[in-house]
Amino acid sequence: MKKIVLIDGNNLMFRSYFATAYTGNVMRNSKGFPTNALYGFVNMINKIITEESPAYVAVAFDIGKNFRKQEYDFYKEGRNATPEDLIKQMPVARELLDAMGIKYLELEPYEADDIIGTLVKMCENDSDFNATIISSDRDLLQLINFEIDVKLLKQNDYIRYNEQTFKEDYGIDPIRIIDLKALMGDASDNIPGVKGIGEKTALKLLREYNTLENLYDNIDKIKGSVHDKLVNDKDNAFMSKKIATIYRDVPLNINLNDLKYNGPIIDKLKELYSEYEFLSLLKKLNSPVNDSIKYIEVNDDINIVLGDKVALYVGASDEIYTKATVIGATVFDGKYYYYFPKNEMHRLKDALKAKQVITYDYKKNLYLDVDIECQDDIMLSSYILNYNSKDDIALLGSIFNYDIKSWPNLIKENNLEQIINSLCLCTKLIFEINDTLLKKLKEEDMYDLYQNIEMPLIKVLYSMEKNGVKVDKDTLKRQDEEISIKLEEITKEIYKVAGEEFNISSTKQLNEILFEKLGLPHGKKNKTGYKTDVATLESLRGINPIIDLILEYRTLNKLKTTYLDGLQGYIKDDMKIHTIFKQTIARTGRLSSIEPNLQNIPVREELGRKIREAFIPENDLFLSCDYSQIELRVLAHVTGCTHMIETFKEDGDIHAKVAADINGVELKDVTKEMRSKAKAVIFGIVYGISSYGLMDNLKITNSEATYFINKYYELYPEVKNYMDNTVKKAKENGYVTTLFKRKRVLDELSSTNYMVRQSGERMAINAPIQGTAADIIKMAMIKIYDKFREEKIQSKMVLQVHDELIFDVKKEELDKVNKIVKDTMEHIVDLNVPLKVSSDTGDNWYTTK
DNA sequence: TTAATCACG
DNA sequence: ACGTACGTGATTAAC
Repeated sequence: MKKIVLIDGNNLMFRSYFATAYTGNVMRNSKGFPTNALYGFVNMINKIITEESPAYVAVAFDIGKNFRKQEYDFYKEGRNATPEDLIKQMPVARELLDAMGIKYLELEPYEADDIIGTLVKMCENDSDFNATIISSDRDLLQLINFEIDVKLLKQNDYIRYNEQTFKEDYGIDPIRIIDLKALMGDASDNIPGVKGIGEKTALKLLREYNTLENLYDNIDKIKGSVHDKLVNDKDNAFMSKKIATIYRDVPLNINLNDLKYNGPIIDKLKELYSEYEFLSLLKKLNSPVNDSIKYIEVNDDINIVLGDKVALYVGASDEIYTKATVIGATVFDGKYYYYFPKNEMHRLKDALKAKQVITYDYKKNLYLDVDIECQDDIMLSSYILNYNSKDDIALLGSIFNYDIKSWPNLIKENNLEQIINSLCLCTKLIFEINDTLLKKLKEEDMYDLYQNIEMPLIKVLYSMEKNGVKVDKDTLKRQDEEISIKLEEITKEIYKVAGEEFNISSTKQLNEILFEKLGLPHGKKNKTGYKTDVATLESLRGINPIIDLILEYRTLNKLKTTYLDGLQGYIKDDMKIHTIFKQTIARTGRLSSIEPNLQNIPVREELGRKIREAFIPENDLFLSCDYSQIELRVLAHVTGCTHMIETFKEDGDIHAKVAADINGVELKDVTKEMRSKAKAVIFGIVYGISSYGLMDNLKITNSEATYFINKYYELYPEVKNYMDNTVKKAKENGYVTTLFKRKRVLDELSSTNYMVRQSGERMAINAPIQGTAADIIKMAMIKIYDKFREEKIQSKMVLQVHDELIFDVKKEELDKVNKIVKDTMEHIVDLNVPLKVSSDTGDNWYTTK
């Protein structure tokens, strides 16, 4: 078999041009000639050659007029003109390809797609060849067959489709892409398709009727608005199909064997790299050292010698480590790289004994049973330092000019050498930037936060994740059955009221039904049409029975898909769910929870709350302890507001107190409505209020909202003062801090965009409050964890939900646990207001209120 | 990929 | 005149 790679040249040039041009600065050589697209293009081609190692390569280009445009003058209409700077670079791409020893093909009036289609046909007729097509254009997927696959480029990533994976994904044959385009159209090429039919509906139809022709032969079997849409746009559909079909008989007059790749013509390539000033490429060309890192693979015969300070990085089979296995690990001491294959991992412990180990995501290592004590973790230090690299080592690497490949890609490629190389590069990064990060932590006065809060928290979170929380699948299934029945009934009713069947989950289709067909009054618009969210629908209640039905559908469907169905997939063999608590995502310092998110299990509505019945203790009962109004207490503390402090000290009702003050009445005369409005005002303060926001939230007039806010400021001048000062200081410094010195950098504050700046100001007000509360509960968690160990308590902390901790408790330990937890939470810090914790127990999460 | 929606604090 | 509460994650549809 001869492997040929077919590259969509125009596509690559456009991609690399726009990848950098959006900033407004196009890279140029010293003569002012634009080079950004070319530089990206060459890098992409080099990458393709390395990754695919093809024996044959061809690059196809568009050139001159194209026959589709001649036939259909609207084709690709409305596209922005190709930028002058990109047009200039196009011929040079051809020169570069010549120098790289790669053939390119172009022929008027055909497009690159048609040339690739023709080459594919030639491969099909010559059993010696198999081909890989490379582009980001999904149109080319129609060319897939048993020996043709497509590497579909994405941002920093790609998907490889072959005949089988395509069918699995789409449920239709690859060639049916043309029927798909016929129905759904293509906005970027201005192909009309059938108006109102999107990918979802189109695929559903094609899975049933296979081709466009057969679909129209059976048009009478299709009901409702879909039928009408199809009938209305029949001509467009067939025309769209014609346009979308790649032409495979371009008179190329070449032989596949002419496309052999023989490597670059070095002198010619050097000349071009010099002219366009691709210095890094030139350097690589001049010193053809293979840039893979030299490492020592550990086995019986290897004597491991390491310095005192060592970086460790563990490779896992999946980014979600709760479903991953270890592939291997590398260590680097500044001098040597050692690679520990999976079956040699047991040697790590000895090798790293008494060493200062530095990691990236220590919690992942622990979860994967790589039980090596660690001194520093650069995922945490870089998070605290506001590098905003989330939990992505490749992203962190890019900030320090390390070209670390995205891990999911490496896993997909399944090339062990490349994987090891990347592991080595990760340890290099870890080793080389750790000291810099530590120095910065000290300079910015955050070393304490790092050393005494975030680092110790790792083991606490690890223990919670590893322990997991028990979930009863049967309870979920039972509830699922009940809700599914209701859902079906409601669906039928909705169809009846609407007079047709449609996809209720599609806001686009819902728009047509509600605001066109039924002519209901519409509210605000969003980018895709009129809004159909709860607030909008609530205001339409009573006008038409469909509104209540849709609201109920939404509620039930959410419960079913996200929770009842969704959660089941996460229950492991031990009958437990093991979420991952992300320590480096939230910009305020909060934790977040993924796969699944256990911090948003329904609680506010009774029906949803029932889902908590499925969460059951492994021991005897759950204990839930939550901070009562911790953010408001923090607000009282940081503002020094005497009224609020006084109320909290007396354990009074803060919302009622504010209501009484605003309305100028006695506490005993505060009505429910007064209290709830006051509560909204207080929350607004924490969020960095605007009168419009409060108006929207409370459904009151703007002047009422303004009145409330002003009244609040008048009564509590310290709060107003704090807010003004915080924003002022934030603008001076570029950041805000929590009580425990956690910084949030806010570039938004210096934005030239008014809206962005305003938003930045709200973040500046909110972050110290939300963040301080997060710091407090983190400290409490660490102390509770330590006390449990000291006192050999077997009950476990299992969940954290921002201001609440949940424990899976042995009944004989309940009193002791309750006391430790409550005491610790309430006294972990000494503010000028007391912290109050309320607790409850139950035999499942639902009964634990 | 992005937008809309909705679940939580 | 603008366009608006803070922080998250999962699912779905359609670009």
